[in-house]
Amino acid sequence: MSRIKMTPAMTTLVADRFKALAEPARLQILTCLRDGEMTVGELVEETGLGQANVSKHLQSLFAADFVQRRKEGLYTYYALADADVFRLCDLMCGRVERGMANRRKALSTS
Amino acid sequence: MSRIKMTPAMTTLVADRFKALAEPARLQILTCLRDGEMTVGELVEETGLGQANVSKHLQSLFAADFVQRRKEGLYTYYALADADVFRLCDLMCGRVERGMANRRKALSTS
DNA sequence: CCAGTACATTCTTATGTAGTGATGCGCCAT
DNA sequence: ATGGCGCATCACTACATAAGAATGTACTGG
Repeated sequence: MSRIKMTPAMTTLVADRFKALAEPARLQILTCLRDGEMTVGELVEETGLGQANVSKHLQSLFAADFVQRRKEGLYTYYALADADVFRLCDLMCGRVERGMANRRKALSTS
Repeated sequence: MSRIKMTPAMTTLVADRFKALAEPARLQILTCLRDGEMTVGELVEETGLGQANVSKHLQSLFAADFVQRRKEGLYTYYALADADVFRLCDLMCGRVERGMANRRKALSTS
């Protein structure tokens, strides 16, 4: 946003990336992948989501370049593509926590 | 994501914040606000979006704490709440540009 | 070749939401 | 007060998509 022109085409591309992170289920999956690569089945078990559901979410995350995959026999191993997910989620988590702290403060002084 | 526990409640809160950025129209509005505070009417003119539409998007951005507002007579001035929007969008823009560069490279060597 | 397994895809339903026009509400000047 | 203006909200339509069930596809072992 600082040095990059936000052309109309760019806004939709960026919005699509944000959309990939705008779902609790996908954030849950990414959180699991924090500890290393996992198969789809392991993610299904870990998250409690349905298999088809997890698979579709992984396609979204893959299309948005947030995860990479590696096929090995019957299994497909998914892993985080890079460290940007950490940065993005940390920024958002920080905002949420600060927001909650502010609300608590506002309530206590009212 | 590194030091913060991603509880189920947290994932939905974070997802809601990302959702606020997951729309081209809202990114367009935020890009306008980069240069300083603006009234709703100015944003309508600058973005070419409908007035009701801009107003609703501003409510979303305000609910997600990305913008602050200041009423002055008939006008409502909106401004970016903090610099996080820059960081978040820059990260995403960087990813998009790197992705496009990689795709170009992949095509040229194929 | 065949059965079984892991994953992807399709179809359907339900829900959310972007966009638009109409209306409501608060503020200002006359 | 009253008319006009800026903005917010409501009602509505169109479209996207999350979730689950069923099916398809690819690989493996017997």
